[in-house]
Amino acid sequence: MTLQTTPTETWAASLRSVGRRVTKQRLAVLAAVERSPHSTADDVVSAARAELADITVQSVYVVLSDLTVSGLLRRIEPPNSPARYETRVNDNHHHAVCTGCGRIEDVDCAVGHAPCLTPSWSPGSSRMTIQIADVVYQGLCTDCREASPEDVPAFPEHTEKH
Amino acid sequence: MTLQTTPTETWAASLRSVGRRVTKQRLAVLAAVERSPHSTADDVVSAARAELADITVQSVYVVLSDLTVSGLLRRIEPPNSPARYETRVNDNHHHAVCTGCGRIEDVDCAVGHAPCLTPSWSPGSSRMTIQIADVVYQGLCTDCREASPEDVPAFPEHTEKH
DNA sequence: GCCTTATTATGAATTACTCACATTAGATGT
DNA sequence: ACATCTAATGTGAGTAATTCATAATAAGGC
Repeated sequence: MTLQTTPTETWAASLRSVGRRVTKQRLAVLAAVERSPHSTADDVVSAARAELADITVQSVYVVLSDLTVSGLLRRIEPPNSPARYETRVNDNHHHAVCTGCGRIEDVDCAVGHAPCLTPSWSPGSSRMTIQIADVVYQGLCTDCREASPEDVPAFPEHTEKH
Repeated sequence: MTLQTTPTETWAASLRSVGRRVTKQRLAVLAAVERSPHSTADDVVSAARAELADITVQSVYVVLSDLTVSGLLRRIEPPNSPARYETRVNDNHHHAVCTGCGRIEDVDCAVGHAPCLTPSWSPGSSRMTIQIADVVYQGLCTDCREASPEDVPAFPEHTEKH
């Protein structure tokens, strides 16, 4: 027995800090998501079952949802894909989805300040108090770009503004 | 009979311009989405049936999907909601979703230039050729803010950067 | 160890959407 | 106006992702 803090102990502490009990199901889910970020619920079921053979699909859904609400996981909903989860929660980073193969990459920030939280409203819109700005980029990753037969330039209307 | 261009005639012209036949189903769907932007497929079914009683759910799905591909409609996928559609397609505007009531407002542009297309990549990410950047804001609309018992400030980590 | 209740398992149900195939109806040419 | 071609829609079934109600189990405080 070592006195070092293991990853499992760290997750256990995180669970307690948000007022949740430490269960092997939650630890297995957290470990699975940490090992492969941007996992789907299905991915998590497979990965978690490697260390906890009889965890159920429904439990994984419940755990993922609960951990998202308590702030230990972040849920992202990419286009044309089931929801995905990641353990990187304390920075407001964004995501880029490859339209060719569906792979997802992390993006730190588009600009160095807070444009996302100070939107310019369209006419007729009432103003909201903005708390989160999620940016989803879509494009081609290097692999798919090489494999694609034609050149696919950025859409004109997107290069003018933004 | 007037010689003025009616909304229907305008939609008919748009359909022809993208190489699509003009059908009453497509016109009903376009009119429905134009009348209530950010409609779900279900909303469109209800609205379209007011003028075309026996249009099927499946046809609405097919029409929405086809018109999205041909560029007459834009599809948005807000969190915790089925896909929604709008006719405002030729500007790259974004959306704000109220976490209280789910209402959606249009947002013109966060900043005046193109930060969305020049992301700063996280370490370990490979670079993609970005073509689209969709921004989804989440917050509280004025109605929900008044109704909410406690003050809900913006998250600290989101005010620092972005 | 016991007790409380948070958590997980069980099984069914639902929502949002897609698919294969048959039928109908725009658009084009005569 | 009519025939023809095939895009477009209707029909009916099927699926993926997720949620729900309720019963069984197991953390954590005493």
